[in-house]
Amino acid sequence: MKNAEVTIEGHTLGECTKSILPVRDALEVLSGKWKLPIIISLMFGNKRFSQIAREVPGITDKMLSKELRDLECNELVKRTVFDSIPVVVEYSLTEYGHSLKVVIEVLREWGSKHRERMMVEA
Amino acid sequence: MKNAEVTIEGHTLGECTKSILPVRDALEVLSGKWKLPIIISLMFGNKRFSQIAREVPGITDKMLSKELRDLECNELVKRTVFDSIPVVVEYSLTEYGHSLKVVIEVLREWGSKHRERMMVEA
DNA sequence: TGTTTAACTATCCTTTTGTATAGTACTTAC
DNA sequence: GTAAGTACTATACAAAAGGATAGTTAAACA
Repeated sequence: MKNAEVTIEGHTLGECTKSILPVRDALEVLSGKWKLPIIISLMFGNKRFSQIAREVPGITDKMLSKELRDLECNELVKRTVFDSIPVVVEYSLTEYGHSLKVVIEVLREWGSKHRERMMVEA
Repeated sequence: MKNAEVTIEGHTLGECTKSILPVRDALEVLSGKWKLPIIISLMFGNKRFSQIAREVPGITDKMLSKELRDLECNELVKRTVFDSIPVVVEYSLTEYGHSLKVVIEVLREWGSKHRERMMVEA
């Protein structure tokens, strides 16, 4: 299986195209304005719905609840309901979610430099 | 200026929120389905429009031309017109564009592992 | 003469993403 | 009793992203 050719719709793919595919897979899970910010906020510790809402600037309740559901589906986030009164729901990163740490660190560094660059130009 | 407080709309921000901001800056430039794939294809060498179109699976001409313009605006990509007959247009990564190499490598690695994980589950 | 290549632009349409606003059910604090 | 907090869902809508298809200009190839 080692030298099997990667194909899409019957076409053999070049080096370049092949190297794009895994990045596309990553982008699919992390796509959109909110997923990484939510994950970052959970890297600082387990949180409840409204805590996340406060810490991720600009997010609405609707987006937050939708994105949390997506992240749960992809097993990056775990949802735990405590049946205390009133009900408390806690969100936490799974181990798999924590594996995004490197990705986030690299993006943060690039983003910082990018922001600096923009400031200088303006 | 070292200990200046970071604020948004007059609010002082917590640790967590502050650490989200640079990532958001990065996401803004790289957002969408196509920008990173295009950049990757240019990391393999300078290319012309239709070459990129062939190497990035699934992209339409419209998306490609729009995204190239965006990337040019952000100084990640350079557009060079050779006034030969017929006109040839070449796209290349700027030095700044090459600074995304690390980001892409990390995403590619995470994406590969993610794909494997999905395969096993299914 | 018709087809292909190159580098696009234009139009129309659907889907996704995001915003605004309101409402629910229950509880504690003032 | 009224307000505020908790964890949402519901509705309606606007904007952005993406897709499908076709058209342009001009040369080269068969």
